[in-house]
Amino acid sequence: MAKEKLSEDRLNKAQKIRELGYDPYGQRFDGVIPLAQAKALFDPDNPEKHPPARIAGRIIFLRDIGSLIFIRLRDSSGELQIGLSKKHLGQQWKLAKLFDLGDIIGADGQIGITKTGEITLWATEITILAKAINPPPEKWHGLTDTELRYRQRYVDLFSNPEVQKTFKLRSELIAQIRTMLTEQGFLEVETPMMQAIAGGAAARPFITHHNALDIDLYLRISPELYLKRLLVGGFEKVFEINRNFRNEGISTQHNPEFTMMELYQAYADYNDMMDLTEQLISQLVRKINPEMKLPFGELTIDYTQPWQRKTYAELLKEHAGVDINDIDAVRAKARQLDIEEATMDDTVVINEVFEATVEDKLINPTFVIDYPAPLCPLTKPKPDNPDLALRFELFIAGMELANAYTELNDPKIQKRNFEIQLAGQEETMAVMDHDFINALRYGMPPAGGLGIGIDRLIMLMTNSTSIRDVILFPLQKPKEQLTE
RNA sequence: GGGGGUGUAGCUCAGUCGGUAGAGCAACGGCCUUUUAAGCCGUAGGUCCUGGGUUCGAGUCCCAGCGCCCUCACCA
Repeated sequence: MAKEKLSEDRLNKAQKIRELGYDPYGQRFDGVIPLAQAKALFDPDNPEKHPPARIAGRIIFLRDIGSLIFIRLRDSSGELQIGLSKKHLGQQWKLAKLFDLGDIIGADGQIGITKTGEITLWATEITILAKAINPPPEKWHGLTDTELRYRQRYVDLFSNPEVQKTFKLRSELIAQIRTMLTEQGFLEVETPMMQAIAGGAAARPFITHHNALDIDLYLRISPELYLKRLLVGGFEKVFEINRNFRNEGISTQHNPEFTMMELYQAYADYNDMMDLTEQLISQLVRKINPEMKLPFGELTIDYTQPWQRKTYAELLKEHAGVDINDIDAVRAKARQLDIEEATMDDTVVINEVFEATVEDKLINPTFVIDYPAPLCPLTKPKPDNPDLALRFELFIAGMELANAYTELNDPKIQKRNFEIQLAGQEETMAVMDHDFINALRYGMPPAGGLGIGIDRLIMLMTNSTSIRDVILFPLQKPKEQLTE
């Protein structure tokens, strides 16, 4: 049936509801209890007891068998059936006959059971709270078209309960992270999302414009340089959970805006960050499955502690079969992998080979430690070997999940690293952040810093293989506006 | 940006060799006091993603474009 006709029928019903003296878009409906809670009021040992309840929810099933109507309601807690009978509803029977799938209604009644054994609220009074003009998706399959699911997430959420479940878990896990960090003495802070200089990472930023000041600003690619300013300021333990924006490709692991948790701890180093990371994520996993194993697509990830800690060079040897110090061998391997190595610096070639051969092999949680220093301009070099940086990345299911270092706090080296970076990468951080250097000149305590990609973490915790399934409204290219 | 897939009724999907566009759910009408993805009987519902082309004839074949998904590239 044509879409317009379906809506027209529902609009007509809304009008009939008005004629009966009801507002199809109702008012405050006080004292509602969640459907799961209402359902639990039924006592199987005492089926003759009929506790009263007031409930509300969206109609997901409706069967009209003459002078009896069965309706299944859904809310965020679950589902419950309502039984409506002509005999008991009296005047309101006419209203009941105007209900459609998708409408949001409220009901008062007693919890009982049907002859077939389903717990049911036998309604004595009903009300319409919102008339749905658009018909909902099919009740059995739900909404499966991925494009529609993302563009109209509101429909996806109410028609596919498992989607709600994923986002509830996301919220709970982030709350747990906040609690754990706060309990350990970390202070949650908020630093600028709009920055005059986009620093702290190498990524292309989004540019926006402030009219009154007539200046371009960047959406931040990282909060790092501001959080470190707070270490200078004397906060010893800070963290921020917020959005970063990167103007780059979109994939199952990349959304242009994504949520990052960054924390900094004075007087600590990257070893402390490793312990903290392992502890944080393990606690989340334990709550989901005490066996410490979680499925992820075709994989099963084993989070049993302790997690592997392997050096960058060790892994390169293991998976690429080359010695990091034998640059000829590395370059030969690169050519074998079709990497255009000729114009690249040694370290870049090494990293290309590393990314091509190692990363997707790291399925169970693995800390990769001691990165080549040139890849890490914000990291303190190893005291006994300045070619290596005190940095780790955590890989799970082949995904880069966390990145951490012993923070560089020598302003002179920091400035030099920025200069090298600026010379090599015009495209990224185009301006020296003199104020950050100035902050370091006042003295920043030695510190460990950690970043965890929250969306990717949620992917692992909820067995979602696309980042779009853990972001409520992932970026979609605009289409022509929907009209009535 | 490259490669692969996909787009048909509100939703989920069929559609053979190029020959009148189909089903289920939802809707509408009728019967029914216990339905559990679909009660029974009946009715109605289409920009086959868009624009060209080939053909007597295109949902189907060809070309171009668009959206989405996967993948590669890019990505501290």
